[in-house]
Amino acid sequence: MAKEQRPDEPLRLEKVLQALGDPVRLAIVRRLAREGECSCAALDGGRPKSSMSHHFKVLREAGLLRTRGQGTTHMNALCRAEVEAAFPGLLAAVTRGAQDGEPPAPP
Amino acid sequence: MAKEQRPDEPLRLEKVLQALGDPVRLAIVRRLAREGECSCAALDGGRPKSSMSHHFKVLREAGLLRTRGQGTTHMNALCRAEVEAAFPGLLAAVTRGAQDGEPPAPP
DNA sequence: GGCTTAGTTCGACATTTATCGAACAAGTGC
DNA sequence: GCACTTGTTCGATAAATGTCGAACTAAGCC
Repeated sequence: MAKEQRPDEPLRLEKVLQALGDPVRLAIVRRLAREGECSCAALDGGRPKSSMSHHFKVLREAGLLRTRGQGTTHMNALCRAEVEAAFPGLLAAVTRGAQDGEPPAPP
Repeated sequence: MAKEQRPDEPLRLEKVLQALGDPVRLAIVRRLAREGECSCAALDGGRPKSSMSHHFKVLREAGLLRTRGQGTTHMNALCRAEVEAAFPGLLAAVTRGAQDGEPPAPP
């Protein structure tokens, strides 16, 4: 799989957009944009942990998200400053009107 | 395959981002943002026509692009107004600093 | 009509991606 | 140590996606 996004290497727009182009991940990003920091468990919409972990990994590799261990739980937050510096206005355009809290549950 | 984007139905952000999350398509969009209208042939980076046609289709289905028959050639243009109305600032954020004219040629 | 050009559609193939259960690792508290 | 909680990693499977050649369509021109 793709390598983890290092804090010093530049964000790739193509990676960022591809990461955002999934309904589950888009919901995660929009939720984080509203609420700031969330645990992983708070963001799964009833989905199995392994699926969520995969999506978090993609978001981390794209440089959109940072995960910080806090005891047994892991707190996730958007890399707002980094993304804004690399692609000004992108986060705002993507998270505008993010009212939906939960990712849509598929059949 | 997904249905063609009708002019009256709303753009889906997820579709738009997924369409943009491909290097070839992103290059097309950035090029069109700079140059306005282009024929399909002017946008292929030496790639076969069938591949390009596929990417144009994805962009059309996402509602990003409109193709207009002009004699034997087809002219493509961004749906600037529609995209801007649906997701203000998105096109600007994605096409900022679009100096590269050609999509990157893979090995 | 026949020829050429510009794209599309179809079909096949390879790669990528999403999903999920099971096993594992790290931290907390008893 | 043991149990418990929270995520990650691994492996398998199914679905989506990108690539490309061949056949096809539409428009213009001789």
